[in-house]
Amino acid sequence: MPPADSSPVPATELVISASRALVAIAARSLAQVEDQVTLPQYRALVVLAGRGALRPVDLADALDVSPSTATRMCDRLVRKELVERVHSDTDRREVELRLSAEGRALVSEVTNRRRREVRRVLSRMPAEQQARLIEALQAFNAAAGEAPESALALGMSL
Amino acid sequence: MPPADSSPVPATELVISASRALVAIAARSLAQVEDQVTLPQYRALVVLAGRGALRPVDLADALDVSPSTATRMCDRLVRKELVERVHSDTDRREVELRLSAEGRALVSEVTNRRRREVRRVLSRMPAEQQARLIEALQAFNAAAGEAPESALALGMSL
DNA sequence: AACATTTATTGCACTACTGCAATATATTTG
DNA sequence: CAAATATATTGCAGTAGTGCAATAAATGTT
Repeated sequence: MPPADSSPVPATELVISASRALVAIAARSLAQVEDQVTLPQYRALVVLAGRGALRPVDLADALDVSPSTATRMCDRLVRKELVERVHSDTDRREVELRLSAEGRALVSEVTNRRRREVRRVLSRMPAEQQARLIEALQAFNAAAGEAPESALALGMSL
Repeated sequence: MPPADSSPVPATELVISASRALVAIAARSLAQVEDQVTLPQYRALVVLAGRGALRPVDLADALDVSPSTATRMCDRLVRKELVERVHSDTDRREVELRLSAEGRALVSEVTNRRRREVRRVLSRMPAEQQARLIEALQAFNAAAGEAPESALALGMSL
């Protein structure tokens, strides 16, 4: 059975191929810290880096796990000194989970490496193709951005 | 401190942004089966789909885990009827781990959904930009392809 | 003030992944 | 054939993630 689809197939394959390359870069960037944190733990760090300090219940919500799971994941991150627990003074029930300097550094490390690798690939492209890529990616990102945003699941991690 | 780098920064950011979108698509595609298999299990299925039937020791090698881990992961996959164990007749020590029809279907399901989502994004792009993207991605993939290939770690999964 | 709600945590139970060491079997090598 | 090697598996032990239920404490509501 042929694809039987409207849009040109080769483009899809090219994007899938690029996607593999980009996922590989993300995975490599992540690999450097995988002896320090697990993937779920890294996800938590990314959420805290992106949204700032959160209460356990909100972190749980962001990660789509139960509060008890979030609490215990953070136990481990606190033990590793990547996250700090700060008791709220306005509401003494609440706890603020915030990245420590080390936690922030860990996330930056991964992010920086990812950027570095992307730059490295870009630098191997002819300038003309780079220009084309920039313009095309603007359209691509716009098109992708309109897609349903429920990508939190694993996407946040990478 | 400014980036202080040679290549144009905006391009890097655009690629990172596209990368996030693509990883999100991959994650969403994976999400649909995450109640059937764990991420490590899915990795195993992908390896078997890509390389054909393997012995436990070779699967372990591909996944970078110990043979005992591979054996036991496959115990679970066999229990789920996604993988079959076939005893070799040439060497009675060996076992062939092969995808069952269901296992193959599961991997296809994820792959197809990924393609479908990529097509969907592409279909939202103006034809002109699509053409540009095709050309630019050929160069990008070539540039990325020359990068060091140690991407197996997590990359295989997505 | 009494009751309800929110929040975090802990107890409990379970599954999965992980590797090392031991074991059983089969094949290869000397 | 005997010793070495290869292969798969199982026993054991530990870590992590997971959620439900119970608990404790604080705040909000009536």
